[in-house]
Amino acid sequence: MLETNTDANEGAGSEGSGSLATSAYDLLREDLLSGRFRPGEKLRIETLRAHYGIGSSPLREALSRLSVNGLVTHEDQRGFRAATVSREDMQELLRTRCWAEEIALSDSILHGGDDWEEAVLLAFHRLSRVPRSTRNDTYSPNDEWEHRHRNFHKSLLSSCRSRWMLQFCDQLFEQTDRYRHIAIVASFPQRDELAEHLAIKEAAINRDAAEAVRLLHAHYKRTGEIIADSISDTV
Amino acid sequence: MLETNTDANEGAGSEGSGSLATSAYDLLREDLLSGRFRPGEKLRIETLRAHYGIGSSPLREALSRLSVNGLVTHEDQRGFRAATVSREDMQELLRTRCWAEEIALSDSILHGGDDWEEAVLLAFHRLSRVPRSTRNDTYSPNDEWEHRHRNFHKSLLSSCRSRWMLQFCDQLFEQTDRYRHIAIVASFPQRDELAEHLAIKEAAINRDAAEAVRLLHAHYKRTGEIIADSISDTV
DNA sequence: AGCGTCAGAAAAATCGATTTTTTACGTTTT
DNA sequence: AAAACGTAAAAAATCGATTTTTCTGACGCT
Repeated sequence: MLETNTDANEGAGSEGSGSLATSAYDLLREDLLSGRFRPGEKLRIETLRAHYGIGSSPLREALSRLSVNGLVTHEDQRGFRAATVSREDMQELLRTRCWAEEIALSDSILHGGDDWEEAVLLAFHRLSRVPRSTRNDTYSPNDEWEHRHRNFHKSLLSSCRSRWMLQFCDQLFEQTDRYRHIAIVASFPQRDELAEHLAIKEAAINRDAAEAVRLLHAHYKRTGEIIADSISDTV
Repeated sequence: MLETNTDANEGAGSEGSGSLATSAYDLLREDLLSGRFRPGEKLRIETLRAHYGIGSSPLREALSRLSVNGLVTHEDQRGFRAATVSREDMQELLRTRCWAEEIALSDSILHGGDDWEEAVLLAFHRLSRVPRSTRNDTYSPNDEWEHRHRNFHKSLLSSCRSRWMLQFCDQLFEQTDRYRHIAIVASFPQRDELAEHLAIKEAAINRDAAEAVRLLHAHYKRTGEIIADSISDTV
């Protein structure tokens, strides 16, 4: 069969993955994270099949993986849905993130070498070079910023000696990202996020774990509040 | 089609789940946890299909889920394998578990009510009523003990206010369980595990978080050492 | 001997049709 | 009118065949 990706898709990333199941996973993940599905929305196989031009088997595999991640829910014989959102859930997520990243960041600061310092520095620099929004008047998400933002946070934790913990933090980051994209569209952020990131970077590189954790918690709590506020309005 | 589960399977649990994919998931999980697949062993779809009498689609869905869990690895176009083991990995697992359960247990002790206390008490009682091994001379795993053991540990954490963290702890428990079953077959445990569990229970119910965490860490470290020792021998 | 190539076999991945289960809705019964 | 039932349509789940990719080992070349 010809590789006809029927219609308009593939925004930024090069999704030329090894298997259709993985492509489907990437595409769905992207669409879920950026809030293109309504929370709780039914994900009908037939609809998705038509939309992505991918057969039902790879689609179901992708959805199965996503349901373990928590971006999708699944009930036997009742199909898949986009994960729901709630203020409660957001609070729980925030709490968990503070716990998990406190550990990961402390351990990373304690065990990171010069290469780690340099990676953090670099990731911060790159983040500082792109604007949060592609416009000045309205908020219009900048994919490149999103990507570098994630990388910056990852770099901070990257020397933590537990792949399990890193994976967990990544999962929580992803969830928060989803909330951000769903909720924040309306409220154009007035924060000086760059300054916050800068302060965290400095503390990390100075090996001041306590301060770095304090700043990170504050950073997350601020994000959490903004999101929590806009949830009742938007959703 | 008739519900012909072709051949010998279904050890203890009633695997009459909603979908074949879920049944496959349960069966595979069980077999992976109890070490019936060699670490790193190739999981060929055709072989599994013949063995479980379940078609390839639900099997692949199950394997996809398991690969996110970490019980199975997957590489595009190269199929699935049982997760590998290594002493390093075990150390990392142990470290992560201590971190995660310290948080979860502290929070659970802080926020658990009377019902939680009672649940812990009950879970401990039930655990104490079944032997670790079904024999006295050789070590022969007792499914009922395994089940109650897991439940006891779950009950300790159950009042933690983060489903994410609870799920994470459960995942780590599962991984450790896998190691235990793979590695421990040879070394018949001489430990007084019941006493350790008793001490943990007491500290938890007395709301002494610091002591409970200390005991839990010691408990895990002891397990970890035993497993780490037998890994080079067995695997 | 070592290295690359290539055909055939084996395995993974995917598709499209079929089966099973749920849902929606209209009818009958109490 | 509310509950219970039955039926048709819709969706989920599964199967088995087909396609695509990888693996294996023999062969020829340097």
